[in-house]
Amino acid sequence: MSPHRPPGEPERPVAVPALPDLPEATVARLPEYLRALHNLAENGHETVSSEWLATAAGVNSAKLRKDLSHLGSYGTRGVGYDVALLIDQIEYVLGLTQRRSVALVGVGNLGHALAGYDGFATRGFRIAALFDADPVRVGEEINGLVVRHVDELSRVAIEESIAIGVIATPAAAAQRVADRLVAGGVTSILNFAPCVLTVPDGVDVRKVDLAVELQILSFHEHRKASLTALPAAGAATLTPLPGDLAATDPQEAIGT
Amino acid sequence: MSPHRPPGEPERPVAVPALPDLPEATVARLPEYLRALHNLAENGHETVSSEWLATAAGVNSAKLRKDLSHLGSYGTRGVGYDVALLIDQIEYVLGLTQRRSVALVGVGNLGHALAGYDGFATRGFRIAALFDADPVRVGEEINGLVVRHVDELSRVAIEESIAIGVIATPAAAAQRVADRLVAGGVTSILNFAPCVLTVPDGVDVRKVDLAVELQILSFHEHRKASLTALPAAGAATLTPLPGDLAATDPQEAIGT
DNA sequence: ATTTGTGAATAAGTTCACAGCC
DNA sequence: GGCTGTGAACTTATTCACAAAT
Repeated sequence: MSPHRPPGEPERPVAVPALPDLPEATVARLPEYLRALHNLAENGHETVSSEWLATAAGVNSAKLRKDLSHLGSYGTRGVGYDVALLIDQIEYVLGLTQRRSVALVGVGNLGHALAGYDGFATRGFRIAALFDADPVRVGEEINGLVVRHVDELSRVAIEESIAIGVIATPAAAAQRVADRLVAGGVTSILNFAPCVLTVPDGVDVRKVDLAVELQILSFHEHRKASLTALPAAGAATLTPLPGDLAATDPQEAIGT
Repeated sequence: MSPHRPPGEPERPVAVPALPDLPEATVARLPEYLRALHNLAENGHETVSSEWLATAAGVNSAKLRKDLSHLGSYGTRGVGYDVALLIDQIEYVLGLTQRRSVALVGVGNLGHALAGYDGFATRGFRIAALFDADPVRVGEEINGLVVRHVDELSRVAIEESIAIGVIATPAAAAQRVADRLVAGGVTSILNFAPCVLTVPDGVDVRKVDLAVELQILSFHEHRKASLTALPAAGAATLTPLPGDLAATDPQEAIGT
């Protein structure tokens, strides 16, 4: 949309808004497209069709085209998309042209793993500081970073201009940590603690809860089981749901 | 809507299906409600209003009521919901009345952390087996479980009737692992590897990609920054987007 | 001949607002 | 008076299907 100005309206000097405000669903898929594009680029592809890219990203091509159309028009009809150009474009929109600093709070089981996860570094982020409340952990060095006490969080967040805070503490501590991040000027939080955070307007929180993911899968397992149990049609004379907690297949059976 | 048969068609003896097929969006929120309910129960609450529970789960009350209405009618007008009853109901629907066995594949950085994560155990799951392809890791004991070689995966999955497979391997290995899980009868997969998996119909895959979460947050950071930079109205005479890669606020600035 | 970009149609999800029950 | 359950209104997201472009 910028370098290749659309030939239709060439004179208009009115600018495109700095960032088209994309549908959330689209934003959530762009990183996946980006990953697929990087794979293609590594394999030497210079262009790619919506069909191909869609398959690589696990969506259908109509959705992909609609998503990309929100960014502007970077494809060539009859040919496809220029891989390198599209990478630049998506990285720009996602704000990845700047490496953002991340503070990781809670260096327990999960936090330790996150601190060592190289996927962050390779995809545009820099873990800039580690924190923990446990004095035993403070001072420990992980991946070249020394764990600091969480009391320093707000101050350091400002000093290091932290863009994103990652909370990997127990649920009980998470809200206090969030408050300190906010006090330190952080406006984006990724929360691994199984609890709801309250934050001021303008602060974005995303939550990842590993047990929740399993529970969602569990639902589908349960459903698949109940479907294969009732062979097909009528499914009559069944009024399940607890109190009786009827189980409907061998794997499911508990007390039938 | 299940026990209270709709007054329109009262005679039909056709039974309600064992599991109401809930909207996906609802399914994804039930675990959150469940967590909030357990908190309430621990604090001695016996009933709860939709308003309260909604707040605790971080949604609005209309959404909560609509979600719960899909399960049936377990509230009492003028009073609220019976906490214990609702817990039972949600756990039943999610299939958590049965403890499901999980196989975790890939005992590296992240896998190690997952193997030690007690949130799985406390929320209805049992890690039943660990696998890795690296001979050095095979045999290692983690949390009372010995790491087995991934070649044994299919066989063990059948023997232990694994319900859910968790993939925490590098991307390059993930598809092969998925194939083995499927061969072992596993129909639900949680994928932490940054890649798209191809699986047969009837197999559910959920993906968690930590870098993707950060990238989504990055987009919102970028947007917030560009908004505060353009004070308000016209925003004219700005033609950003790359090649010039114009940055629009101090934090964003790279070369302006 | 292909393949994008997009209006129009459909589906899914959310919110409103209030009737109905306690 | 208070609170649930739910149609109806609205918003967001997905899919279809084809005109426009190369």
